[in-house]
Amino acid sequence: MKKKSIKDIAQDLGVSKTTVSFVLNKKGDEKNISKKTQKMILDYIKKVGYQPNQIAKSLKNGTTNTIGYLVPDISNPFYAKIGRTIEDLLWEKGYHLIIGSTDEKKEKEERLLNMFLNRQVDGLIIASCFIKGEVLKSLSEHNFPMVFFDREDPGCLANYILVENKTPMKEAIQKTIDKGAKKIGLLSITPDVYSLKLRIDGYKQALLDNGLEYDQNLLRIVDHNRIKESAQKELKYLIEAGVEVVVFTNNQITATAIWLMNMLYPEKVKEITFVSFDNLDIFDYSMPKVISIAQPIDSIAKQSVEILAEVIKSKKIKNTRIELKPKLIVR
Amino acid sequence: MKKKSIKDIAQDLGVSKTTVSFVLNKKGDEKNISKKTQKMILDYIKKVGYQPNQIAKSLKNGTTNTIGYLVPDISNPFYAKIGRTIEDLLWEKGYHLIIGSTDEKKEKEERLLNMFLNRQVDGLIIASCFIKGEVLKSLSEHNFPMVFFDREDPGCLANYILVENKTPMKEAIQKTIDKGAKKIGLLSITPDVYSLKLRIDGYKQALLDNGLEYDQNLLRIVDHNRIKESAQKELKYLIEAGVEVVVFTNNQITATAIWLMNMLYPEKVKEITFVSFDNLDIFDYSMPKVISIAQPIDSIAKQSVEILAEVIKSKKIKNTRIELKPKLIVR
DNA sequence: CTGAAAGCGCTAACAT
DNA sequence: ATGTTAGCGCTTTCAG
Repeated sequence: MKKKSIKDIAQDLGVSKTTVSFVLNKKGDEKNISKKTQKMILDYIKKVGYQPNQIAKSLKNGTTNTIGYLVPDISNPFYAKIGRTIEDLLWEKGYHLIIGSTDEKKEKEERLLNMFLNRQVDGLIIASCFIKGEVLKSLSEHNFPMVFFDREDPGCLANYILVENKTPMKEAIQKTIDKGAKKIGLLSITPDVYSLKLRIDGYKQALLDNGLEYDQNLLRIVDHNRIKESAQKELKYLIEAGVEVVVFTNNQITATAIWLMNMLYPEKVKEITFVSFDNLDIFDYSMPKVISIAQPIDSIAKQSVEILAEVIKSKKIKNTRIELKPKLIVR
Repeated sequence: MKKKSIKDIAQDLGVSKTTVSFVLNKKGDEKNISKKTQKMILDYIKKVGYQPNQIAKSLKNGTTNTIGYLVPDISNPFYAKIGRTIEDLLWEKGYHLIIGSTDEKKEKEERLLNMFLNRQVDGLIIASCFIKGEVLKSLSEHNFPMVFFDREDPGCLANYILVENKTPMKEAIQKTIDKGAKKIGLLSITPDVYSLKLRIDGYKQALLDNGLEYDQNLLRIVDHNRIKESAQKELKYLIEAGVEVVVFTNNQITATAIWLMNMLYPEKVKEITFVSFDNLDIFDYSMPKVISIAQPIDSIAKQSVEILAEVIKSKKIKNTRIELKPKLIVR
């Protein structure tokens, strides 16, 4: 009882492979296959539980109905949620997902990218640090269907699904200044990513707009290879410097800092306010209070899928840049 | 500058496809290809950036180096973390992951399973509700390489990577009883999953061991299709019934309940203790206090990959049942 | 209305 | 030491 192929079916039924293939692909009527033959084939298919070999199909068609999803870390809730939503949306269009986590490492990213390409994925959805890397650049030049989200390189023309960074960050911080904050620190992971730079710009702008001095020492960078230890050190610096507000450039670092505050400075959690780019459910009740900038996860996923599908379908060059508005959540 | 195939390479270089194929597969020496030819081919390969077409390879070899990862929801941190770890471990062995989220829906699960099979995955790593479903059963009978984790059906022989359920749950609850708790409620999602049943058994056992009455009304079931609303209703019931402790059977429901407590009953968060199967970082500082049972994520991932690789390699029937010990975290 | 046959890119047994 | 060729399972043109 090994797996039947089209050939087996045809033989068993005494018809040709062609006929079976046509019926399977619902081209029976179009190709004038008699109702009787069609029914016979369909019944037999069902009976033996025939499943077409997609690999063979792919080889023939040159299309795999597979999309690569390349992100820094699929276990980061932001990427996991978006991945999940994309999975569902793509499923409706007949695609499914291969995933890859890069850990923000250039060589891992290139290796995964090559793996995806060897696997003949039909398209890519990417949140990458290295948009300028060789592989991506060459893909871009060859007009391979891709959409980037979360991060951009303004030097590269491509399809981007982004959210506004600078202004929302500025406005979120403004809320704390309105309440009297004067000493505001910032914690970010290594900002070799343009979006993070913009978020930091928003921070600087907020200070500037309010005539507050920008103190470079209050802008602390956390090593993303050892987040916990590094964040602990940098947070300590800020606390001891007496900041009233700490600003974070993404959810991962905020979550870590909340944990650290509660573990190490429980007596201070009521005095300090956090501002976080990215939102998490726990911010609704965790201490310190968090003013957060919630990215529109569903829209990001939806737009990414939409644009990608469009590009794949049209085979045309397209450089869309969509900038979505995040939502400010004041707590 | 379209993509080169082996054929193109062979033509360009004036050798045969075979020679190129052998060199590519590092069989050059074994097959007595002259060093000179080998070098020539390798140099050319590098120059034109040749990438083998894995689809063609797969069709030929009947193996795709792809593993399907089937879970209820890839955006659940538990499955996301395990997925991430599995991704890394499999990568080392030359495999990569296709993902599918079932939403605990039987038909979605079967559709995804069929998709995986059409795609000729070499194996499956599954956390499923429907181990007894048609497709899985037939796969099992045909000895398809699979390993199940997180959930089991004791009626089905298969490879299982599990954690102890009953005893740890009992012991966790015992801690609260030791501190004087008398009225203990439980909140669970629909427990059509055997592991959840065992966790509930642990709850009952804890009561029994301590001569506490088992009140069926304090065992509340949450509809997993609308967790938030349903949990709110059931939690309210327990609170109003005056429980001192609430037990949860998985992280998702605990996280929701913590959120609800903080939103709706902030004045009560200090009086109540939670017991949670599954751990989350936030439990370290969130209120109510949570005594949690932490599943050994890394071991689960590692064992799953190990067993799967073994089964794929050996082509032998194997029914391993590994039961890992979770870690009790008292807070 | 149905069938034969070519070919997608790759591997490997079998020539030479 | 290297080339010829069949074939993996499928689609699709062209011929009956």
